[in-house]
Amino acid sequence: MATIKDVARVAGVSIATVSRVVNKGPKVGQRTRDKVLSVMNELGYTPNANARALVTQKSTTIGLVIPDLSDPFFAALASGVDKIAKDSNVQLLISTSSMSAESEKQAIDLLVERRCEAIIIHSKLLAETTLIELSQRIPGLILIDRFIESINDRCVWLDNLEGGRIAARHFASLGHKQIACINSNYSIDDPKLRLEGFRLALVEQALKLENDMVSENEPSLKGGEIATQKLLASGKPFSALFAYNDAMAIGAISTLEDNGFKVPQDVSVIGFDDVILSRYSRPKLTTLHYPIEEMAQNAAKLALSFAANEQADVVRNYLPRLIKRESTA
Amino acid sequence: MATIKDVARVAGVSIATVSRVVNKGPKVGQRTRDKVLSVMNELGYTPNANARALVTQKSTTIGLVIPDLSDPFFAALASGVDKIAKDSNVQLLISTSSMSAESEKQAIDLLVERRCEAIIIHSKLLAETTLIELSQRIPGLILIDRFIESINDRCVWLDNLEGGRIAARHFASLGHKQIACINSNYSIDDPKLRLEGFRLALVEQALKLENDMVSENEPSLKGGEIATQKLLASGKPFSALFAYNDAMAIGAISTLEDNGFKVPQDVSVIGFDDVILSRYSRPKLTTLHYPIEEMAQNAAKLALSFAANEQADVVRNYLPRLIKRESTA
DNA sequence: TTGAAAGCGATACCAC
DNA sequence: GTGGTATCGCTTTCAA
Repeated sequence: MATIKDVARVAGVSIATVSRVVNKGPKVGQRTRDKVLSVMNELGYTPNANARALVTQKSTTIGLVIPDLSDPFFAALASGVDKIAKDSNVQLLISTSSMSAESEKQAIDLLVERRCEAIIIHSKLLAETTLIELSQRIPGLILIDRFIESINDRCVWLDNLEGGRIAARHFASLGHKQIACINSNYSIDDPKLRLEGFRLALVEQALKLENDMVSENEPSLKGGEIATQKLLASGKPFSALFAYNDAMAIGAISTLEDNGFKVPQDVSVIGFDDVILSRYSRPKLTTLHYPIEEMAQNAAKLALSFAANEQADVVRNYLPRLIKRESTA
Repeated sequence: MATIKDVARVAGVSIATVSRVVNKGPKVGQRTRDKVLSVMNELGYTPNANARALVTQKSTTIGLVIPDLSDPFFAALASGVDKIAKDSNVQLLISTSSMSAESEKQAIDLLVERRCEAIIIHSKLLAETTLIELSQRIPGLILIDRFIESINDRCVWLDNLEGGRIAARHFASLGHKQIACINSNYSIDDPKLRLEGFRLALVEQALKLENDMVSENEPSLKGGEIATQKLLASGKPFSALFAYNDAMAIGAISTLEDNGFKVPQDVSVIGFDDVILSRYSRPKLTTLHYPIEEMAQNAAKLALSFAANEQADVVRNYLPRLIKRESTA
């Protein structure tokens, strides 16, 4: 692959001059510029970004750590970061981290080795202390979907508790009395918070969620189906079901209808996240909108500006919003 | 950020030695090794991948060009590449390209600048000549979802024509006579090929697709709805509908049911791609499985081995497979 | 307007 | 075992 030296030699100029025309630097004679340009073209010269990164001390890359690219939620997150990356002319580097703390740490390290100036991290498993320490070492580090008080200025997060509350109030306003919930069985904060908010607001409405009306399982379509089957098997009737996420909600609807319950006539179902699936399901899913793409954009903006030692003025904390579609009545 | 020099100075050894311990090189005394390790840790030293890439002439990165990260189909593609990248200890760089030839070219150039040894490209718009030339310059370049005869060894593709055929035969075997199709209106090969295969196999079964029974629109949920409305508005009855992709198929089902047609009792619908959506829809979608994740994995393996000047023995051409679910009868 | 040369942070070859 | 040093491809003063 042709280097700047090759171009310089063939064009009969110094590498400094070639560098100037590559970087559209000023003060290059029209004739020299044309000559260099034509040689560059002839040789198929492409500047080496690694060499450039080394000398300029900036990699013009933004790194992203997420668990899984194929999950629509994370795909939306990545897409948000990508949009800002494009706008800012930086390359997107993705590091996926299977579900473990070490794996998350390793994914981050890879991005640090590349010297990404900005790094967005979706980490549910890394210890707070590790994250705090990391954020001190790396100015452009931003946490998404996680709130750590002492570094809250480096976080972009959603109020999960309030999400649970909104769901509860919606059911209450619809007059439901017999209420159930299918939750994620992962040991992270989100399921706990959503359930807690749900419970809290139910109490305010003089309603309550019986303990055996909560069924936990994997936060997937299948998990939603199984959790719902268990609920049904318990024999206790319910007319309102709050699901941890859209996938579980759609699994629930599937199981409910297979068992002769109509949604929403017999049972109302609320999902969470408002991923693309919720608009493709039938009935279309009532759910809590998680503005992940917008949040990711802001996280990226924030990361980039922190990296540049600037002040970005973006919203960092978000509230989920109820999207009423067809699965509740 | 601490460099190898800092570590060497503090540890009282040469940078060569530090380099040896970083790279687990042989012949380093236990005492020196421990000393260096502890200093590295103390200083929070992380090797600079850019510098390393410069001297070793290998970036240990794999680049991917796709139009859009948020589309489930491309998310699955990216996920496949990511898996191989992880296995091979290379970083994934993603360049998205909005729908234009220049934009695709630009996305590729960015990856070339980074000196990605392997590059997977999903390009529908770049001219064949450009792609051929590019593949000559870059040994690790692989095309996915595109077939170019003269560089077929660098392509991983699906037989779209056969996909159309399979759909037609399925309808024929079910005894359908009145057949319709909603197709993508993008000017790329895929819609043409799928329709052509569909027509061809229909003819073999002594069936035919009337010209006014083909409705084109955007390959999206909305596009599927609109295309189906137009079909319905024409007044001609049909009992079988072949959709360009799953999103259009689900849009079609939605419109059909809103107009009082039951799926599959009144109308059978076949989708294409078998993206995650198809399992979440109700009725679950009968569709043609597009093994994009596996294809992406093979493309990545192929790209990496071409980059290393080796021979990878992987499947490059795929046939779609009919997945019978609930939307056809 | 152009060129010479000093690095950026690492690797790897050659001595000792 | 360990150290010295040329080198990767480029940017950026400093001179001319």
